[in-house]
Amino acid sequence: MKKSDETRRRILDASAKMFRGKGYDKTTLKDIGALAKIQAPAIYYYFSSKEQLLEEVLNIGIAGIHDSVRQAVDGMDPAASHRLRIKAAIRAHLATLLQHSDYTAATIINNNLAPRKIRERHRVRREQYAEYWRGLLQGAQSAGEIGPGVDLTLLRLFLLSALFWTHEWYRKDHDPIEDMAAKLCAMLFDGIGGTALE
Amino acid sequence: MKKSDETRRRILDASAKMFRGKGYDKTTLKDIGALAKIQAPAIYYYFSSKEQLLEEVLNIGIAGIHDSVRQAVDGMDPAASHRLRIKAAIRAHLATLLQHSDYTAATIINNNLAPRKIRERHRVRREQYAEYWRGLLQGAQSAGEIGPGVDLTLLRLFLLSALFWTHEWYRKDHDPIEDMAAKLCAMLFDGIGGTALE
DNA sequence: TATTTTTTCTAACATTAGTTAGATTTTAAT
DNA sequence: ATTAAAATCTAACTAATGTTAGAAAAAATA
Repeated sequence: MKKSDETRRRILDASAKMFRGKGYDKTTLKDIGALAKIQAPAIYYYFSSKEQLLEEVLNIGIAGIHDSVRQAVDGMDPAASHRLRIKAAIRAHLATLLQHSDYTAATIINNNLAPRKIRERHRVRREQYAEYWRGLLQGAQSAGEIGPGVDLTLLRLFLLSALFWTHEWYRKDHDPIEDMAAKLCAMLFDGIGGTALE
Repeated sequence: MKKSDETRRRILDASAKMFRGKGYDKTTLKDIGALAKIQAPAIYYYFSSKEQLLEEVLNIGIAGIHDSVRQAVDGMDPAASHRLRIKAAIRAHLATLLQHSDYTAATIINNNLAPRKIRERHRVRREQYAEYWRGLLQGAQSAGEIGPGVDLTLLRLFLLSALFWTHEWYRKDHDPIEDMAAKLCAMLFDGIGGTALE
């Protein structure tokens, strides 16, 4: 009697993929139906509207990346340096966004353009994710691994911007995620400045 | 006989503002008309389609930020360090994006979702802007102000990502542009690392 | 002022997409 | 196998939007 919660999942997957590819507005329920091998009106057996579909995709997307980052950090040697923790977080963020999750990518693309109500509710979850990063950075600064003069808020905003925007330019033929994370982390902590005076 | 090229401009301004606020798809010609104090069908006296409107807005947007950045850098003391040049470029980029141009902001929001043909043509101009930054960074590295081991491509991608994405989170009550540019530049060149071992 | 050109408007069309209604098929239970 | 419930389909509705046609108004010219 539950066999077809799987259909529900297929519809969500199709929605995520379409929302990611064409955006919410350009995606039609017919598109989603086609991808999910179902007729458009059948979607209403599982969801009450197109908007609800968007909301669920957005929520799954942000939850996915949040979980994945948290899990990566939690799984580390408790003695690991904060720098290593942050690197692990960067890696997990990029891996989820670029390799594993249409949901997360859809979240980024459509957040701006989602109906106001949905965006309001979604913002909470985004802030929870941001808050998690705030904790990471705060910890590193308290431990002296990030300079005391660094504006953590600005750092976090810029860092997350850089991470989120990768989906715009990343192609499979770029560096492996692992290398990108390492390089970004190095640039960030050590700076790009050469030997010249400043 | 040309008095109403001003109307054309008004329509473009309205389009940029709407595209920025609601995105291309959700924006209706009626919306644009209302903002431009004109009836929707009158738009067709100046533009042949909604898509053409988008294309012009996108092009003006990217041209605007490109010009503004180039001008800021060109206007500097020729003896200025590369680091200062880059800081000036960052400042100009942020100022245009966050303060002066609905066009540029519209460009960022809608680039993803624009019809394929428009996006193709628009990509060229985006790449020209990216190319300009490549030159800036290259110059700095050649002069030794950016370390020889730094991956300039990755640096540029991350940096521009951080800069473009600001429009997502920047609010008027944040730091002044000038301060943001200075802090970002400092973090970038000097790194955020504290005194702890690495 | 008369006339022509430019600009803008009203009315209407055609298409499309989200959604609903109700019939039909498939699946599960007795 | 029969029946009840769950799942999916076809047909149709409604509202909205980009666009066109053609009339009216405004501006420019003679």
